[in-house]
Amino acid sequence: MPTITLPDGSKKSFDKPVSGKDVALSIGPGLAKAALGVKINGELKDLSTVIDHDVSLSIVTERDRQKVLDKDGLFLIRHSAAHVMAEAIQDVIGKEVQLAYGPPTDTGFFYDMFVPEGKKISSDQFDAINKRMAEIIKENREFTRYEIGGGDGLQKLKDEGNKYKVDNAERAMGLPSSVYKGAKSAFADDGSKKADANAKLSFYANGTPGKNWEDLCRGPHVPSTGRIGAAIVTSLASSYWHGDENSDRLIRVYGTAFPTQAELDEYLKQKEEASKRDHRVIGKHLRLFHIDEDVGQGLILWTPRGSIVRKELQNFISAELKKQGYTEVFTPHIGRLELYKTSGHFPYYKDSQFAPIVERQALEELSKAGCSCAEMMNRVEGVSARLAAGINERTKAQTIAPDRIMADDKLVEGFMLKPMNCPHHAKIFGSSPHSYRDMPVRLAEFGTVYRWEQSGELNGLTRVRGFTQDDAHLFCTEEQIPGEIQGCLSLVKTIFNVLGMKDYRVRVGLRDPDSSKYTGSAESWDKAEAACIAAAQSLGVSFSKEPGEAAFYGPKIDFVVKDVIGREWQLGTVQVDYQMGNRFDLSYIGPDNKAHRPVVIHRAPFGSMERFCGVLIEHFAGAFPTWLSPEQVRVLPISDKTLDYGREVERSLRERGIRATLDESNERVQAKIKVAADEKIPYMLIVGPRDAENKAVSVRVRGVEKDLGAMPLTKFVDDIVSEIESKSAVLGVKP
RNA sequence: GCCACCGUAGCUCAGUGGUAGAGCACUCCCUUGGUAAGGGAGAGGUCAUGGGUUCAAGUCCCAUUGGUGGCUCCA
Repeated sequence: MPTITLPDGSKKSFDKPVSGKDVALSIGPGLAKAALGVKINGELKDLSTVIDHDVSLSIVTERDRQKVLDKDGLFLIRHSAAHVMAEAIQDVIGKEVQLAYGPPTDTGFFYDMFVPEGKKISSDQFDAINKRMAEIIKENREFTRYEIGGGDGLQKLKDEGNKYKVDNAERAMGLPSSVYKGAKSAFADDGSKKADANAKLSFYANGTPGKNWEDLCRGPHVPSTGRIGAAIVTSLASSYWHGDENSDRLIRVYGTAFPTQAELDEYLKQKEEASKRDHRVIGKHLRLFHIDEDVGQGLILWTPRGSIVRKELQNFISAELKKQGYTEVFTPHIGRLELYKTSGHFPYYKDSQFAPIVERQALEELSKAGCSCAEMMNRVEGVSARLAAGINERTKAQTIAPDRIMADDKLVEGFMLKPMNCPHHAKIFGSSPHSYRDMPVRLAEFGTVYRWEQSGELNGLTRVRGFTQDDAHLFCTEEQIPGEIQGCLSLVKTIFNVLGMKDYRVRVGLRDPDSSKYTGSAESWDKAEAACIAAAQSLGVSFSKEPGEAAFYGPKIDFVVKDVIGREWQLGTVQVDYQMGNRFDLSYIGPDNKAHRPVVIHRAPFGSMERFCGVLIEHFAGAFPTWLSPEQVRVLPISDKTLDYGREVERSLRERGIRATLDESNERVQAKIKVAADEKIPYMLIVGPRDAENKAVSVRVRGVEKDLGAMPLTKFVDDIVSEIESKSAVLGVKP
């Protein structure tokens, strides 16, 4: 006889097994009506689940008491909507479409499916699919669960001929897949599952089994299709079965669902808002940057306007760094391959670097010597003499004639575009002796680095192949680590605050205790990790510890910032490095008059100027605060008759360092206002004969429908100068 | 890198095998107008690039290149 413990601690006893629905009813009819499912001992289940023993239970509804959408409720709705979408697609496209895998996601759900030759899913069919989904939801059919055990379930799926479902079932039963031979698995093999060829498989019908559409599914689902509320298909993408590119190509159909149409509409509106903020669109519209295919993918050309934003931001960060005792350095964009062999970047990370730059003469000599491409590759990379000699590692067969084997010292020398600034900075540190009294040495550089990102990953300013890091390396003693990490975090705090990015969090990447891939002593690690955690705590924002996320050379802190519409962006990191001192044989003289290894902290808290500017463009939707605006003031004469006064105003502003321009176009002031508003200029100064007479300006502030009235030009100038100096994030002129 | 879709004027986009289009921007003319687009005229194109099919290609096919959305990756 089950006794059920509810979330508030109260208990209810029943004299016979009860369903979740019964429990909800026993609490209240309203709750029973709102119930979508239950959570039994923390596990999400169907509302119809029968309970015959003592459990703790909570009823899952669409919303919590504060009317906020409930995470579990949404999960049930979206998981169920995936089934409805799958049925709709099979109705619209055809039963030949084979379903593979359809889970809910953070923003909706998707269903991966195999579309056979001759059939096609395209966005043209979205209307038809949405219509069919709406019908199924309206029919309010019950989600009916049934189970088949003893291997019959698996046989049923085999008979139906959908290998993806057979694979899912075999995995659910803990059996090795008889159909999937790939190396990688998208499904977690938790290892705890015992293989059981007779295990029960569960199926869900969108209605009556045997009569309506059904699918192998672990569940759980909402009680009936009507409880989904509103669901649509949103987009198409492709994916691979088990994420394995050697495996079948599947079509991933994305959709989303909400309890009500109003919430779905709101979601769509938000998405539209987000796409309006797209930095690539705004960047083009406001002429901030340009990417040119002749220059190359992922390489940013900063136009004059965008350069101002970037430069202002850089000046701001730079000024804060000086306050913290950083010293600025400049280093070249390339370095010898030897350097990167020392640092370990080459050839270990060669897949994400631009190919080496080899002298023309050296190439010619190799070419004349009849060196094959493969040999050149080996020599450039300085691989072992054995490999250079062309011995196939597996077969031990000689692939290059012995007389063409070159000794290691003849390997080709070359240069590389720097993928990181640290090797250069390490060399600067190493170029002069250091006493513990000089430590820490903080070398900062807005250093441009180049990485070979995969072409499919490139995206506007946020994922590029050449970018400028707000980089610095802090060479310090072990004792100095906590203080230096604190300093990095306080810098981040200052800058985020000024930009109005109050909502951010940090992730502390710790080592995985089981692994031996890390360098440095356990004792050092403990200290450094403690320092990272303490620093994160003192920051006063939410942080998470992520074991196993550390770099092999030390723990790290990542910054994730939320913009005004709630999207998260990963920016920069702070990483403790015990390895670099060894690689570059760096040292300082301690109080004991002996040489010690410095620890290095890599820090690029904003990641790159490119990405950070991209995030800021979206954060501000192009409407930058005055201090960052490419154009701070536009002067709009009413007509040509006040052009001269307009010029005078423009000059007065420029003399005080304000970025001002004059609209000399032969247009009515209405048109000039429209254009300036489109370009998100913070201030418009409308000047006509009345203003000219009084040496005044009529001020119009971005985002405000009416002007603030006329004020003396000198007052406006003083006000805006102080606004710019204080970097105030809020626009407005004091009355 | 892989898959799907896409590339037409500076920008946003129409154009389903038969003479290359619109709006905005640009140039010139008229207009001198006090708060979110006054009026007119003009100029602007190797329809991403290269092949192919066809009497005929912006349109169909192939390759290349770039973009978008995903997948995979991100020291």
